[in-house]
Amino acid sequence: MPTSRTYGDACAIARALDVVGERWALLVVRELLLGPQRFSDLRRALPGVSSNMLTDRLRELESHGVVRQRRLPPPAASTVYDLTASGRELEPIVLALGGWGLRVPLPPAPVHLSATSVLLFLRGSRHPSPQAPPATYRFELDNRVWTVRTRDGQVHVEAGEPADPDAGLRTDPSTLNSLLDGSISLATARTTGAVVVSGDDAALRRLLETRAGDRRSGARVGA
Amino acid sequence: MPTSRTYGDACAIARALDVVGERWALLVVRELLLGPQRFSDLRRALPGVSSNMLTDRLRELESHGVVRQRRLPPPAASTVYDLTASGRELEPIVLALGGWGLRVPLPPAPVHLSATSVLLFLRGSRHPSPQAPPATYRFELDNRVWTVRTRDGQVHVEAGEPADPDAGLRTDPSTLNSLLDGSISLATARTTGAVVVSGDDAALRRLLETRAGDRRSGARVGA
DNA sequence: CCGCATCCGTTTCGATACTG
DNA sequence: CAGTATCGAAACGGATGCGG
Repeated sequence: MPTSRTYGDACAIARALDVVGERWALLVVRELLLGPQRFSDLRRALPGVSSNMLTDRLRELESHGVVRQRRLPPPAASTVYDLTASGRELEPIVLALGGWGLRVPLPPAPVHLSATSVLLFLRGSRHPSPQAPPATYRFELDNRVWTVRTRDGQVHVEAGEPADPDAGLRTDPSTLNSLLDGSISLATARTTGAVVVSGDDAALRRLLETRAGDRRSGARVGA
Repeated sequence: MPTSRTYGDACAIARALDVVGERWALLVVRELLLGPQRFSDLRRALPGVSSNMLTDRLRELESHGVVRQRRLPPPAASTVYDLTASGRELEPIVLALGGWGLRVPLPPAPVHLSATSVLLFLRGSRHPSPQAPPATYRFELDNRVWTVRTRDGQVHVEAGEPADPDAGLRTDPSTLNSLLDGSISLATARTTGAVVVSGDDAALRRLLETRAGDRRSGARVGA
């Protein structure tokens, strides 16, 4: 049963927390920032959440207009959750929380890392040269496919199959994070089989190995 | 006993929530945004929190370097809590949450409103003319005193007795909120005794009754 | 009063099992 | 795959007590 306790506080900050302050709520929002996900995708991305809790949170966020459940047309025959316009307006807040959280040490093992987290990190940490030619990448992580586009010095990430990728990469979130923070090289990761690469290798290296304005390598993850 | 559960997620967003995601934590931060408060001040500001919970949260925030306990020198002989530098960096996030929370309807009665909440609203919603002469105000709310200064089109609020106030106002947070959102006039509130005013009345009206462009607000009560 | 600590009933959370 | 059902553990909330 979805919880509905309130702070009983008229302050808008408290009212926001009445909606997104419950456990897991903002992490569900994080997972949906790059596109719709299915129930089971969310479970894989948030292994700590139990199924009934995830159900409760989704219902609660839905009832508050943050998340919306959509049933896809017959060929897919599946239901996905995605953010409403209101939910998308939480994005700067969630990302700012991530910026603040960089200073917080990693929790003790076992530690998980979702594809969305690393891709948000990718999007926020890469600053390709504005003169560089646009490129499109196909990323496969946790059995899901993302489209990554670089253009005008910006990186864009969204869920789904790219139309005409220049290069492709299949790996796990943790390895991708290591590539992004420079603790392993693309070449090394290929030889160990941790990543599988296809297409324009140089373009991939431009995306992954350009750590302009990289402050400190290490545990910088997810924002 | 202070709680210490973690999301077990390497993402910086999750790590931030490991620290400030527990119930009441961000509201404690909100209360400290305008200056140090004592344990009992916090209890008055957050009537829903039980004493042991407040103790736990303060200890937890302290151990994570967000809040610091300070013991005041003998004349005061009291201990106060205030934000560390790290804690103060949560301010834009907390205020942004407030901006988002404006759309969330008020919870069912009984609804409380803290002095800090309204003063954050005051600070965020007033935009005095940059040409207007600087003014200093003494606000007394919930038996605490704040200094409010307007200067160069900005409003500054901090805890404590002002040095040389132009005007003073004593009322309760809820009435001040009504003054700020225009649902009652200063004149009316004076006749009912809901506010007590002293000093330069015109300066007070300039501060309270100038609702030009009151958009960005951290703690606006709304509706 | 202030700053807690302790006790205790209630709610929420988390894990596992199970169903359409 | 997308959830329910159930149950023990933990967190929360209220009341009371206790030393400054």
